[in-house]
Amino acid sequence: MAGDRLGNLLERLGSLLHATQRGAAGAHGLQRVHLDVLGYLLRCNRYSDTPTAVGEYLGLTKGTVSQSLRVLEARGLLTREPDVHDGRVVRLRLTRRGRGTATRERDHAWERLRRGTPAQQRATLELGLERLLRALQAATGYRTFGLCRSCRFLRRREGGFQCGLTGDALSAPETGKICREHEAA
Amino acid sequence: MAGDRLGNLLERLGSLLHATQRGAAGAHGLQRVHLDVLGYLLRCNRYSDTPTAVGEYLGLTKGTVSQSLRVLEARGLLTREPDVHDGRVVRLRLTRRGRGTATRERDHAWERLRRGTPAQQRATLELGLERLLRALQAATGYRTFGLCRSCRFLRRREGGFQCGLTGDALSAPETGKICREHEAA
DNA sequence: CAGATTAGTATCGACCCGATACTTTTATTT
DNA sequence: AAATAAAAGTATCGGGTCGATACTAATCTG
Repeated sequence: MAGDRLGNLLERLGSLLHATQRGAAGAHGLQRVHLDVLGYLLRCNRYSDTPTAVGEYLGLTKGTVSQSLRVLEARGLLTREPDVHDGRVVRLRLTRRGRGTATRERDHAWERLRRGTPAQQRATLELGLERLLRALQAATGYRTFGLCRSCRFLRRREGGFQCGLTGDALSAPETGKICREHEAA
Repeated sequence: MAGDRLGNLLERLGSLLHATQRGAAGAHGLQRVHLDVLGYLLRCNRYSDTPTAVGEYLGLTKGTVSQSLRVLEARGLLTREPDVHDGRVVRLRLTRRGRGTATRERDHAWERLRRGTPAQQRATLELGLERLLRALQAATGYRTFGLCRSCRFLRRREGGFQCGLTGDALSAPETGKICREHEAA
């Protein structure tokens, strides 16, 4: 009885955020998904700034992503450059304008949420949501897209960090970004 | 620093659920929104089974709702009948088939979530989400769409309940449904 | 070196969604 | 009581999403 309360809450919250985001995007003459893409690029590390990663993160197909990227490029919000090492791969980079709108919208969204949750309750809520998210990701087989910092491949080195998968050196701020290759510790 | 963690979690969870629902709907040859509509009609009371209410609940415009309802009616999942007392309003009713698919999908969705959250943690998570939802609804001015049971208009009567707004008698199970006119106590 | 895999684009069709215009019914005002 | 406003829906159009399919090009595997 009423066992689907969690589901209803999430659905309801989803609809509400959905509508709000649609409004915010519309003010820029953009689509909701476009802001999602910009937000992702703002938070992802250098291994994860490709069309495929965007699609996996947002749950879209390659075709859909390709189309949306074309729009964003046409509006001067990001650039597409072929990767140096792998000719198949495209690297996405936010332009100054793109970074600006992404940052601004992120802050607005965050402000809306901050007003909705007292600080002491927020921590527990975040913990619960994180657990739920991990469990769902495990169940569906999707990538976790966690922060580099929490990855089992991360190694500490003198004066910094290192990715155990690629061998690259990593700066401290970079370990706070989203990585496509992330695997929970 | 990392103050937008809650926002990121919700966004991420949203994308994941979004993709999952899209898959579930696709299996029925339907759109994600269509299942949302069926789910709402399964849970709403008799004051809230109209196109306008659906739109407010899901954050869609009248036009979009009207179109989606046409699809659902054409597939025999619901019926549209003019209201007896007010010639402008249309009453939506799930058909047997509609009720069937709605119930089935609701159970599947719930099952997916249940596997993701241990029972003792679920209660706190639900509480936190509920608070967040109410705060956001208050901030955006949207209707709360709470359960009749928690409404300030509800009155207890000998052998049942009564809605203080319409004066109608209410059965016990009916007080567990969503009401468009709901106002928190 | 021949397949198999991977990253991405192109195109098509169904559909969403907002905007606008419209109809019909009910409320409100004068 | 008549005139006006407001509310509930529908119809239609256009831009855009999204999945499916087909395709190209680059890289990996054997």
